[in-house]
Amino acid sequence: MVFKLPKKEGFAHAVYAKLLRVPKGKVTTYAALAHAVGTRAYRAIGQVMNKNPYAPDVPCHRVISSDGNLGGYAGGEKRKLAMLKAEGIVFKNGKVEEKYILREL
DNA sequence: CCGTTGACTCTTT
DNA sequence: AAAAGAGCCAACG
Repeated sequence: MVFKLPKKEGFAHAVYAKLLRVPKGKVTTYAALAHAVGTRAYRAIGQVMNKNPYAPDVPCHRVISSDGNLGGYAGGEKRKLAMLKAEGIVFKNGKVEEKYILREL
């Protein structure tokens, strides 16, 4: 058992669930997550991630912007970059290669 | 309930 | 190519 997600958070829960579906070594975008939960609240996704009550349990560092840019990170973008590299992600000019980005979940 | 904010994205200049 | 504007949705005060 890795991590049990409380099933009452609604929107947030949906986002976290999708994010947990992202395999290691890959990343996703806020847009993909939003689309996966059936909403266009790209920004709301970011807010939930920032508040992220499930901090280390939810790999929020695997979420980047649509342009392949890191986007943001509550602990610092440098930190996020390091974690992604540790996951096996290869960066090109400070951006994630398209092949690592899951545009759809 | 209304207004502001935000780890976004797309379109237009 | 880079910058600015508009649009979108949920959480908070």
